[in-house]
Amino acid sequence: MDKKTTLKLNKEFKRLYFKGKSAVHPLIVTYACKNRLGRNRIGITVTKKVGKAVCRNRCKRIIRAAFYQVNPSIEQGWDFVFVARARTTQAKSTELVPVLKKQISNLTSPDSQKRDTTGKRQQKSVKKKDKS
RNA sequence: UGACCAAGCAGGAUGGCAGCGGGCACAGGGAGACCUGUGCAUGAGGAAAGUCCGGGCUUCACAGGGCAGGAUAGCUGCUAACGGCAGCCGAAGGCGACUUUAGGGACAGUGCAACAGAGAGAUACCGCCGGAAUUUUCCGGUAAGGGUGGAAAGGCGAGGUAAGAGCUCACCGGGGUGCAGGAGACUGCACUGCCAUGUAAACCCUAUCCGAAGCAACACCGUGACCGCAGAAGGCAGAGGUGGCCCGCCGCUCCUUCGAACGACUUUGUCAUCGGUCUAUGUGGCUUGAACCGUCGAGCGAUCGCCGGUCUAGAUAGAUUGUCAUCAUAACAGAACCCGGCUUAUUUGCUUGAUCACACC
RNA sequence: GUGGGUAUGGCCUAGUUGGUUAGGGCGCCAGAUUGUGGCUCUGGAGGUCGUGAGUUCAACUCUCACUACCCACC
Repeated sequence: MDKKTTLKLNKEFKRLYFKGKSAVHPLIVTYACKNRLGRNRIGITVTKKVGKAVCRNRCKRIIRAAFYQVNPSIEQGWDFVFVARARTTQAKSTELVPVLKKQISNLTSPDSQKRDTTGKRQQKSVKKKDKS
């Protein structure tokens, strides 16, 4: 993996949690948001709820492997954060590929973006700004 | 054949496709830092875990003294060191192979032992015996019997006695002294003779050991911010350092005296240099080490020595995978400065050596 | 990486120089009171004191190991 294509800072993760759109599946939760770099960046979150260190590492590997299969066939210029869930440990990356494809295509299509910008999410983000 | 005891090993394998980490070589691009591609070999564990001990390494402190505080606890050895390991001693358990064991000191001192019980470290409640009185009772002797309790002036038998008592004796147990053996813990024998319980994982005493903090240490490059402008002598007012505290010691600031004086522009500030403090980011630290493998030798063993060979992860959101097939079915589980232990988690298979029981020869 | 703390009925807690009744409040159940309900009063049930060993005559308390949760510092 390229170092430039990963999200590392807590600030960047928070940006996605507050501003980005989300899609939920029993295996994985995806957040997505546009960036202006012209390439895709990903961040992976695995909490201690999932298991011990071995399980958490396995989750990261599976998600990364699935993303590399999906990456060439999708639109560039997006940030993604993937959150592993308890069942991700038992899954195989081939099971994860169709899930990711569906979620990403839903999130990156322009229709959903319009819907979201007019929704509650924007109000929330405004409130956060006021507080800060 | 079955049961049981001890020690040890293995810790998925093979192939196809796609892919990751750092290293080396080559090629291309670039002023350079570096980037891209190809090839080669290589890339997590027995516990990597818990962080319970010990050490290396680094920095701070290193004129000295005292007081606290912590750790360990049979003996001898091994080790860089240890609270670890080996062998032995004692104690406990097992028919046995063998296993377990925080195992110094309670005549240095202090404390505690609820309830029950007459009495808990000092005692006569009932009982027994003797005497006085002879209705009750009183005085003395007595720890054999009763009851209480975890624990009641060693246990048990015999002699002895008014009744009893280590009062005397045999056996067992404990203490002391002497002799013998052993490197020592200790063991054996002889004599003496029963000396007031338990608790030190209560305070404590004795012996030995311990400076503190940690790779986010620390060093370098260097960004930004702030502070400062020569020195000498004395005073010892203030705040520090000596990483627990105190004494003592050592600087710094401050005050007094002496004395000197501003690089540039300007005019009482700004900038630059130099020095100091803190700090973003990056690089090093980072893997050749009390290393691993093998032969031989010393030792009961832990372990040590000689010789030969090998180089065997070094990441920085953290690399060993995904998937397919076959076999096996397999758990616990992922290095982050590095070693030696301990503890805990863990499945299956195998090997070796012993013990007991049964059967057969 | 280093250091520290907590665990007690369903919930919040007290208790520890070791001593045998583990206490209290809220909640729960039953009864009384009321025409009924609440409030109030009376009574009751409910505890492997986080788990496992050890020291002791005796452990919620002392020691060791483990589990879960929480906190602090760099």
